[in-house]
Amino acid sequence: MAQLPCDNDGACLRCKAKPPQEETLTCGTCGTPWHAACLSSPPETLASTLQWHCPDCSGEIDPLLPVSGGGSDLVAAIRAIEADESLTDADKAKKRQELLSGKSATDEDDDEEEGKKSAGGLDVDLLKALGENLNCSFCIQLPERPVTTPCGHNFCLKCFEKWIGQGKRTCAKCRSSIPPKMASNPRINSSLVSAIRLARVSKSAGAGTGKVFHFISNQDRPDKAFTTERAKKTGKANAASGRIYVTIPPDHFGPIPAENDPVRNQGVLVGESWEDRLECRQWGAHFPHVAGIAGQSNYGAQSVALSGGYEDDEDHGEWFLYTGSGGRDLSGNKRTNKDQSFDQKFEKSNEALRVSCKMGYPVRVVRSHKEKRSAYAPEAGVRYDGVYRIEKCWRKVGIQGSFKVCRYLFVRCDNEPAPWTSDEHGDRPRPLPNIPELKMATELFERKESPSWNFDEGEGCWKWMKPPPASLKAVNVLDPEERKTMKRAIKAAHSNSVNREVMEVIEKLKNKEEDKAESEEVEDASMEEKAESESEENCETTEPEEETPVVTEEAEQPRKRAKLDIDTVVPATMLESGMK
DNA sequence: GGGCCCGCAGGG
DNA sequence: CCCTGCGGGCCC
Repeated sequence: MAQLPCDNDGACLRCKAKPPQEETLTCGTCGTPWHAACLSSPPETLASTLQWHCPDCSGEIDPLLPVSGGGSDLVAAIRAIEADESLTDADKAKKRQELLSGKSATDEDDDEEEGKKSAGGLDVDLLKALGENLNCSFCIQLPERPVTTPCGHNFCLKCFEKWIGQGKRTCAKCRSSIPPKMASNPRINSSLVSAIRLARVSKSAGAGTGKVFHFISNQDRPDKAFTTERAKKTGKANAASGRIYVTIPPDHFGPIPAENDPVRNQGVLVGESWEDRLECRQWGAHFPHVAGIAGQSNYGAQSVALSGGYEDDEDHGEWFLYTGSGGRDLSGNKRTNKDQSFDQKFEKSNEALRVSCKMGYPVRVVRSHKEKRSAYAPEAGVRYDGVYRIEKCWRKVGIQGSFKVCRYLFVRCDNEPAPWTSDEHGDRPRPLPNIPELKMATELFERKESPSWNFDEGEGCWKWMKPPPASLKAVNVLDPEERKTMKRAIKAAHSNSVNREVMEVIEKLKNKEEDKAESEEVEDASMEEKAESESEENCETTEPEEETPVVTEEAEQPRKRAKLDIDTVVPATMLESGMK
């Protein structure tokens, strides 16, 4: 039988009676009153009633651990490294990387050693060194099935063919002419494929940082959110997302660093804002375009959106109280019900937040206070407000009535100044209200103690010291067979002419590849000095059905083109082009 | 200004 | 496959 607290009027939700004061217990955590007689295990001593925690709050959080990281052994091992005082920070980082790459590089005979070496960080710089020169000018990402023009510029095969399909015969980057032979029969630059892959795999082995994630079919999407013909009404109400510009995986925790921002190479900065949730999604700050919590119940939560739409929320800028999702009746077509009509539970995304609380993961926060614009969200649109940690989570009866909601205390923990701390918004410092959970958090702050964050005295800020778990779905991990193909191609590439940048990479990689040679035909790719002009063209979208034979094809399965009829797409950015 | 309906995307 | 979700424009 479920145990229930008292409602707002003090009546026990189980026996319906209003218990006398001596039979009422107040939870030391959430402050909710309970009827002692209706508890399955009431406290036995008077002393224990003083420090009593209700069934909702005292319930042990399951020892949930990230599923892909290898479980508690791995975490224990990492903790051991962190605790080892004989190691410098750099040593620790190195050891963590070794640990993680050793886990992910499973049984790979002679490749194992190399895998660990490349995890050391050298290769991470290689791709970076190549810079944007490698990127496809259309989709601004590393090319998929790259083709290289005689002038030395690289494009995705798909993007290139679309370009050609529009009758263009000049390089989209430098306007040099494209030979008819290449236009009619573009060939994959397989040595470039290899170089990109190897660089990616090296990056992905770098435990948590520098991972690059490519959204499937991303290059087919337009710059902005778009609607299809099937969407009866116009505007973004029924829009699908536009292209994702950043290369973090969807389950990436914490800030979005520059290396995952191939477009601007600056990362997503605190205070950046976007027109709406769809645009915010394109920059990776918060992926769901309706839901407020991005997270997985067995893994953690990556981000939350504050819109001011929940009565129970309190936004104080540096900290805020957040209400979980659910508990509202959204059945039928009425999707705007703001009244709680049943209890929220720690499941799904609410559970994801609880995992992040327990593990101490950083949570990105975006604000978009539409209804009640506040000092903390003064502008229209959606703003990225940096990284918070969840100091505490609990359940309590919501202010609306007798239904329980999940609540979370978020506390700002990065050291970048938030917009509201500037003079412009001059609303800090302000007296903090006297609520128990905040008191606890501020005390922890003052004592510089936190369950899962460390206070960095040197920099004077809180830092999240635990390494993030490996990504759930990194699509950029190669299987052993692919890897061998790649090695062969690299050998072969040795005798072919490729971009100068690519040559450099291969040169460096070559030093590590001492095993047997095995020649292989490589598609031709020519090189020339590179020109500097910029193209403003976008990646036009038409439906290509080509499946050109390719030497080494990416293992990604093209995701079902979910009900998305590209031919009927009408993004604003495309109206000028020759779309039918 | 609120109700309503539409849509996509993601979790499970 | 089903369900849910701190969007968003339009219609009344």
